[in-house]
Amino acid sequence: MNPHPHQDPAPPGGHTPAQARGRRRRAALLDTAVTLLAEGGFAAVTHRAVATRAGLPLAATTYYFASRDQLLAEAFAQLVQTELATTRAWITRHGLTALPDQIAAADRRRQLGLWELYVHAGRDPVLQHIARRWTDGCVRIIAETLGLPATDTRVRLLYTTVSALWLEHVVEQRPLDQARTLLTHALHHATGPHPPATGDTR
Amino acid sequence: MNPHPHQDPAPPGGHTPAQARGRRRRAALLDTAVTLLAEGGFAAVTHRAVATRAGLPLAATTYYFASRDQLLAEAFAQLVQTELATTRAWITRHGLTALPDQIAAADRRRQLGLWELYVHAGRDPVLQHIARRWTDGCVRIIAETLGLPATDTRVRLLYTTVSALWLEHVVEQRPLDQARTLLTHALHHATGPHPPATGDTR
DNA sequence: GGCGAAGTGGTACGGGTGTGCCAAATTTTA
DNA sequence: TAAAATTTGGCACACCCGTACCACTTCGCC
Repeated sequence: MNPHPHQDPAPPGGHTPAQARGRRRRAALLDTAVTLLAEGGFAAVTHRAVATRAGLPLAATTYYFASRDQLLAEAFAQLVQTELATTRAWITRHGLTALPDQIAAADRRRQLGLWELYVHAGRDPVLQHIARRWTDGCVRIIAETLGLPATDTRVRLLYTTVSALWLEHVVEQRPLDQARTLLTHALHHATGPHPPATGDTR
Repeated sequence: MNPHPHQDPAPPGGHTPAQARGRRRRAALLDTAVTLLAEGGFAAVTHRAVATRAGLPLAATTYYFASRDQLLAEAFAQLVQTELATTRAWITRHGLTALPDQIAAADRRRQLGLWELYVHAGRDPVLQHIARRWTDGCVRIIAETLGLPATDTRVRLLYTTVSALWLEHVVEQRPLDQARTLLTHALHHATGPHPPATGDTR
């Protein structure tokens, strides 16, 4: 049932609430953290801001999360998961060529927050692990769409193009026309008549 | 003489020192800012940290730079410029295929700082302008190396691969082997027998 | 020389931060 | 029901931040 085989087993630290209301509150805090991250970058994700926005007392954040870092890490994980799911859904509905439209339609600030945390993961082993999950997830989506193994060079190559164009658009806000063209070319290369990439069978 | 035609004409705000020592100090502050950025991300670039590290009084930072944002922006510009120059030098010496080696040899934290600011540029129009310069610079290097116009689809496509692999390596620290393979393939596509930029294969 | 501008550096203010503390309220268990 | 565990929320501490202020020194120039 669950399409996500490797979930966080149980993030340590902080209190894992045993009561229903507590679980709801914890989730609300996490959602709020993601929202704030999107709105103002991860500098905006402070205990106070999250608690206030969620309509909860300040101490709630320190109660459910061992530290700000942990809050951020879990928010990142959630963001990765939801974005992956959204993208997968869009692509299975509209195909890979429609990805620019998805990018255009998506909440830019949210993407920005995702990439912010992604880069930040380069300094934090915990976040790094989640960042890898993001990359792997994207690759897997492409692989499944193309019906190729995730290790196929063509898949990996296509992913780099998608990824770079995505980031570039989110950051630099250039017109999407060129991105569309490039993606089409890249797709053609990946699905085209070439059999050259032939896989690392591993 | 100057190989960089579009320099910052004169960053407004802050004092542009008229005396030699002042200019040296300003430059030292900027260098220190870049160093701190590399060491601890841009949250570590504070007035106090920069001043202390540079061996200057706190007020020096506010004297030479109108605000922290301006300091950060100029540090970003400098980082972009030096990294671009380094990369260009490396590639003209060793060729595009050696790029993974350059990436491996480069100061990872410095790259991390660059990408951090790059993503941050998505929220700040001033930085966004510099971010575009970074992308354009990379594309131009590739175009010159390949002897193609910077608008060529193959160039742009190759850039996306390079860029994504670069970021991925810096953030996720995966082994470089696969990146090397991918880059080789991408290069082959770009320089290969195809004339695909306009007319599609055969 | 002297004098105005440029540069210097010590200090202070107001504000926001993460987090620890602890008594009260609430829920679960016995 | 009573007792125990969990959850709550108000508060305060210590710290660091950006920046303004201002007496002081040094420099460029007439």
